Amino acid sequence: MTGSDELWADTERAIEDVRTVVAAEGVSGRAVERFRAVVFSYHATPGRTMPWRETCDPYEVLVSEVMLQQTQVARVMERYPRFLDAFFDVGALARAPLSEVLGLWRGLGYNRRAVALHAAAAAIVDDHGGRIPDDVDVLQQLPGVGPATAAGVAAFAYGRPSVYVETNVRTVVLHCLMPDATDVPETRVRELVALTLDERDPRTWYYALMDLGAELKRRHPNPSRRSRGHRAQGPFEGSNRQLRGRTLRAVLDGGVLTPDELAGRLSVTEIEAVRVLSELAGEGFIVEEEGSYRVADRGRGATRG
DNA sequence: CTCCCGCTTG
DNA sequence: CAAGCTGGAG
Repeated sequence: MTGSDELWADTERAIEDVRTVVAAEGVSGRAVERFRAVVFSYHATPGRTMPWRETCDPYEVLVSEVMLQQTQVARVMERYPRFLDAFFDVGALARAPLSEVLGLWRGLGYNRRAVALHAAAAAIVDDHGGRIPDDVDVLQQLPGVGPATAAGVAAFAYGRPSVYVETNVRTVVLHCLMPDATDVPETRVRELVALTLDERDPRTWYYALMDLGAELKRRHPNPSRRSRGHRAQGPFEGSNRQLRGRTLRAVLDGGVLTPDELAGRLSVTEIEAVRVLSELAGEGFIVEEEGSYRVADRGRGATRG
């Protein structure tokens, strides 16, 4: 597996130490100090290597952060290099037809992110002179960019001490600093992330935190279930999400598709086919023209104004 | 069944 | 606030 079990045993002991201090005196200065020592010490062990950790280029960081939203590292690893190969900078992405972007996104899931990222690239070119913003509040104005992605770009591309809370970071904080708490509000997690952050090198700090969190989750039940925002998701099989995914693929493969053709290919009623196609059209994936649907690339009467 | 380096909309 | 979004791996 990852690293040796003996080194991990040391880490577990050090974490126990932190929890003991926290139990006695809360998240005190000493608790923070020991917590940081655990994270730094864990980071000294061979960390995970990922292509987006080898670059500080803001565009490349942005792409990685969006791809990594609710999506495993392993799945992103395959598509990230191909995506950057096709769209080497923000201008290239902004200029590219949506069909190409969606094609390279295929299999990543949450296809809305591709539409949003494409729109974000256009906004960066149009409103920010082609430069990815370095301010968290400005970043969050971009489509598909929320608190985590904005903080990630600020920290990983620009070295800003932003408050970056994703699932692995949350895991470490909950596990080490709030061992017995339940129904933890997100504001409290953010407080502790801010309090413990190493402002000298946020990028390295968060990498270490995420690696530790990932390992922690491999060995313990997920502590994120104790946080307030956590919700179990419904089954995927037979869901609307599944139908949307299949529909988009069909349109990408077919070029142009009528509801009737879609109904045949996916074995759904034509009512269902119309419904899902309209839904995707409403979200900017595809456009309707004389009863047929195709990907919302530019030109041919699709876009105006 | 669970989760994944979350965001948007109602 | 809650709900929906993708798809696969464990």
